[in-house]
Amino acid sequence: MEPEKTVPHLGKATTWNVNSLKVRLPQVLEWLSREKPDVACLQETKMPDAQFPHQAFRDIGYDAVWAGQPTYNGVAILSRSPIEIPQTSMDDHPDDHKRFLSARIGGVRVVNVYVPNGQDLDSPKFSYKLEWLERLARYLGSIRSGPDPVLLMGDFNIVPDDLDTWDPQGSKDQIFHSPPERKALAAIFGEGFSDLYRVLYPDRQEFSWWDYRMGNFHRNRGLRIDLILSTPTLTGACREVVIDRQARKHERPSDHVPVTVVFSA
DNA sequence: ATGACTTATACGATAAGA
Repeated sequence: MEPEKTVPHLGKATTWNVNSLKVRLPQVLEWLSREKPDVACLQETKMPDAQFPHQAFRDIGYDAVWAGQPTYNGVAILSRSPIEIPQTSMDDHPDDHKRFLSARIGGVRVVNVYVPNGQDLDSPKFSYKLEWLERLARYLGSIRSGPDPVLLMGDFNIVPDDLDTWDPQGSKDQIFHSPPERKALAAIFGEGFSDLYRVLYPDRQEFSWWDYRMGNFHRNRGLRIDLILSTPTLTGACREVVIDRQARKHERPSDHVPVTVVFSA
C-alpha cells in the first residue's frame, strides 16, 4: 500500500512590495493582523538582516525567513505555520542583490521574487533583468519535477498584457511592456505556471502599483506587476485573487498594494 | 518637461525605483 500523500494546503497567501519595511512596518502589522494570510511574501524590505523585525512578526503569530541588505532590494517570507527548507538563492551563482527567497510551507514550495527593474531597454540593468529571469525560469523548471506544488509570487516588474497597463499606447515597447520581458514571462508560463488573477478574471483591469507622482493613484494610472503564479494543482484550487486598492489610501503608503490569493480548503 | 514623489544615506544632494 502506498503511503498517503500529504495534501498540500495554503488557505490564503499574499505578496506585497512594501518599499521599506522600516517605514511600512506598522501598516504591514496592522494589515496582517486584520487579513490573516497564512503566508506573506514581502519585497523591497530595504534593510540589513540584523535589523529585520522578527519579534514584531512573532508577536502577531508569524514566523519569518528573510534575505536583506542595506538600502536596496530585500525579501522576506512570513508564515503562520512552520517554514521548512528555506533557500536564499535559485542556483549556485552568488547574487549581490537580495531578490529571491523560497521555502516549503504547508507542503507547498513558496517562491518569493523581486525581479530587477531594468530601468531602460538600452541599460545594462535591462540585460541583468533578462538574465535574472532566465535563471529564474531554469530554477522553476528544476523544482517543477519535485514533489511539491509551487506558488510563485512577487514583484515581477513586467506588465503581462496591454490589459494590465493604464497606457497601452504610450507604453508600447517601453520598459515593463517590452517583447523581451514578456517573452521571459512567457518562458515561465511555459514551465507550467499560470497567472492566477488572469485565469480567474480574463477581462478585468485592476492595478497593483501606481507612481507616487502626478496624482496617478487618484487618476488610476497604474500597472499590474505584482503577480501570483502557480503550478496546475494550486491553479485548480484557486478561488479568488484580491488586489487591496484600499491599502494605497493609507497615510504614507507603499506605491504597491498587497495582492492575495485564496485557495479552496 | 531628462519633471512631478518617496526612499536611503546622511544632513544636502544624489541614486533608484517603475
